[in-house]
Amino acid sequence: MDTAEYQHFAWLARSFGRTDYLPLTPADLEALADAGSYVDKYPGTHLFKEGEESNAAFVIQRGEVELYRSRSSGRRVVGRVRPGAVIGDIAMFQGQPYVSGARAITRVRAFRLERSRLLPLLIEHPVIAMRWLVAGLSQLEATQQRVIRLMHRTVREQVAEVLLDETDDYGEVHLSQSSLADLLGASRQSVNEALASFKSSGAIETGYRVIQVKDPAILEKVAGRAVSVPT
Amino acid sequence: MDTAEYQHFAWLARSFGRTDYLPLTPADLEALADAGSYVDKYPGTHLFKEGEESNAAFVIQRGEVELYRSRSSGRRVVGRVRPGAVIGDIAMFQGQPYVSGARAITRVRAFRLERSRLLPLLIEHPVIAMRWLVAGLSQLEATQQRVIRLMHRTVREQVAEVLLDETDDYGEVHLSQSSLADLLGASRQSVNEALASFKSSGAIETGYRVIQVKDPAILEKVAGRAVSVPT
DNA sequence: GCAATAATGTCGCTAAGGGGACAAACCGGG
DNA sequence: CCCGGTTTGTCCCCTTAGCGACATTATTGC
Repeated sequence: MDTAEYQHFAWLARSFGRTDYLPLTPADLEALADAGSYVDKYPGTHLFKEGEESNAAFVIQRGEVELYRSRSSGRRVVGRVRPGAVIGDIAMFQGQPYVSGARAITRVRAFRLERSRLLPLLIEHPVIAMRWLVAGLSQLEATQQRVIRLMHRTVREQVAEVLLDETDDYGEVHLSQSSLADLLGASRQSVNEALASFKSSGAIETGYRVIQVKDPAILEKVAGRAVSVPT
Repeated sequence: MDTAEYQHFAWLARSFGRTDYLPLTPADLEALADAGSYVDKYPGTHLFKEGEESNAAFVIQRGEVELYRSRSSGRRVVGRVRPGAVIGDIAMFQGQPYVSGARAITRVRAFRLERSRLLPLLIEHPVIAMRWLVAGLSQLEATQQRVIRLMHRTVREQVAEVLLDETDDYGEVHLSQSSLADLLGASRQSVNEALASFKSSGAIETGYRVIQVKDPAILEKVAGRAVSVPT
């Protein structure tokens, strides 16, 4: 049960942290300026901790933030977000505790939207509120699709899928194989086996805590994603 | 891939159709009265069809509605809703086509909220809009938790879980074993095996398209749900 | 540098479960 | 009341993947 629950939070955190989740425009932020203020965080300090009462959402302006979740076996990173990301908002709207913690990696500047001041302001700006909520809705729905896409597939397929999703701008995935396994709910050994097969087919290179994606096309094929085949 | 996609829709439809999803109070409806009107449907007629542009949400007032989804192998029922349920709203908010169709089983009276007239009205009633959207958010989140609770568990556990969730007021689950299997993404054979084991332990009785839950406690134990044990 | 720790790479065993095949029971329409 | 389609109940085979065990490398703290 703990594993499944952890995975849930992991997925939520990962998806909520995606930079493509941008419910707010600069104009919106200006309108909401009264609801919060900028905060600066030094590396290692928390924007919020998991389980804490969710009384604020954050829009990352600069720096990198790590989303983590504690477990019996210590802290586990479940995602990293960059400037532009909005975090903590869905928990805030639901009035639920934060599902994951957020910790600054580099120096971080973020705009902190206070729940108590934000909600009244959103009442005055219903359009923003609705766009925000609908964005959250779509985000959750997309996450759900992702989860269901991973269900009932071989570990090999799942690994290919996740590798494609987690690749950064430099074609690298910065996750240990056991983190990868945790994320999928698979065993480390099976993940390793899948990676070995990808490595031998030249799709990736493996290193210590790093995987370099050399040929995404191969992974896409394995993951069963629509490949545009020239006919 | 078709299977996974179908499963996704099935889960969405099931959760959205739940009667405990009641974002609107009678007072809200009164306020939104201008956005729609009552419609009466004869058995067999559609409130909306799947894939159709979602330009209205419905609040069921009387009668019973069946949510279904077509597939290569014909139509498949994914849920039934009773008076009080709100259907079609989340697709409407997202501006996506309906994920499932809704067909009247008995004579149905429903309040049809027109998207084009509803949205402006919601802008005037931001409190209602926000409650509605947050309800949708929570609903989706609950569905997601449910799906993730089912991941990486034995078919036996999954079946127990689903049986508990789908039991109606009379302690019966009106689903064929293959529907159950589809819902879980398991094979019909494995589901049947699980049911057989429950039957032999006296937890359930099986019939034609019907399963009677005799002893929920046994199922809860198998599903790994917290059982209140007297100490 | 040099442990101590963490991460990767492999092997073999075993259980869970998908899928084919087929019999038996059930139901609804003519 | 009977027939065709659907649903349930069982077998068996074979692949997938979890798990334990262990060797090998990489990293980090001292």
